[in-house]
Amino acid sequence: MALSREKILDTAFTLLTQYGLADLSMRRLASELEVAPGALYYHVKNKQELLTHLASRMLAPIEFPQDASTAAALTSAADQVYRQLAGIRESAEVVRLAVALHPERLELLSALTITCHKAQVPQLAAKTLLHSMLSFIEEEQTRATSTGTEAATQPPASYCDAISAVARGFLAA
Amino acid sequence: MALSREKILDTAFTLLTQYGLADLSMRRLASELEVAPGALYYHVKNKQELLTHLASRMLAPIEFPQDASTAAALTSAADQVYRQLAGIRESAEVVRLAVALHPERLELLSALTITCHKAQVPQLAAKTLLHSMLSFIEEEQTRATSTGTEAATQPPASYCDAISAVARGFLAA
DNA sequence: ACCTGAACACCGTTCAAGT
DNA sequence: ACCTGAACACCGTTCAAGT
Repeated sequence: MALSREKILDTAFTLLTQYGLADLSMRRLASELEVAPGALYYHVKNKQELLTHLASRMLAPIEFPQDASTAAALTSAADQVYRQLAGIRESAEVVRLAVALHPERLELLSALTITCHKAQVPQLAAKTLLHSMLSFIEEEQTRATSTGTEAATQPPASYCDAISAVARGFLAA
Repeated sequence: MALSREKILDTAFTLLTQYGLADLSMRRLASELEVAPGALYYHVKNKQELLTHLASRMLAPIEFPQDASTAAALTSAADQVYRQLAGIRESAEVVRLAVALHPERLELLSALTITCHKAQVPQLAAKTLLHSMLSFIEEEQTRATSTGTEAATQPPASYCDAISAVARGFLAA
């Protein structure tokens, strides 16, 4: 079976979840795929782009409710982001990298920005909200690993409270 | 003049501001100081700790008003964080690393947490607020570099608006 | 106590050459 | 078109040995 971007991303994802971001190197990825390191660069521009693709993948299943009220849409998005990312190791870091590097390539962020725009809320609220979700998720993950427990698969009440607090702040502005 | 942790941090800071985080390697730092790479490890545990110290340094000048109202204290903190970090390349990343690694060693965060506690605001509000500031500052810096201009030394109105929106969200909870 | 030399086990990326 | 081999220019960290 020949190499492909999809196959590379599959393996990258496995490597991330099983060994963590520090072990997700181009060389390690290549050896896992049993190809020479240089082969990867025929399918991916560089490591940063690979991580951006990975972030898009992690957020891809999220469905953004286009018809709901602004508050409801944001709540739903926050809920889905949590469910999608909480179980994936270092997911927050990976998404943060993608936001910093290629925000326009993240569908979720585009949808969030449109919603903010429609609701007359400052557009940067979208990024601020996403960043708030990411820091909370990261926090919950480190808490979970330090206590030896698993991160809650459902968003904890404190997460929902925090995010809706941030959203409320913008909506009231 | 002998090597010392302070001297290492001075040079690390210069390297960061002049060449960026990617060029701030232990080896580069050592060569800049004209010592062998291994010498650094007599003064600093490892690179992560060095970066944590650097973050503490960047936030050290910030004075947290202990007697002011909660809203005023947060506004003042947000203002000072912006002024302190906006001019320093990749400062947000460095601080973020420190928050994730050793939050208890950051005086600012401790002060913020105490204020939140006193005001009956959820304690994680402190981190959420700091993260919001960081993402905004990072955003302003990338905007500045992409347009070829300098990042505003004073916090823009949109920054103050965004942070106070987040704070308001928590205070109203 | 403080530092060097040298090693260990890695990186990301490029590119001529092969199939 | 797709991949290998080999190189280039690096990393962080450790540790016996020297002063």
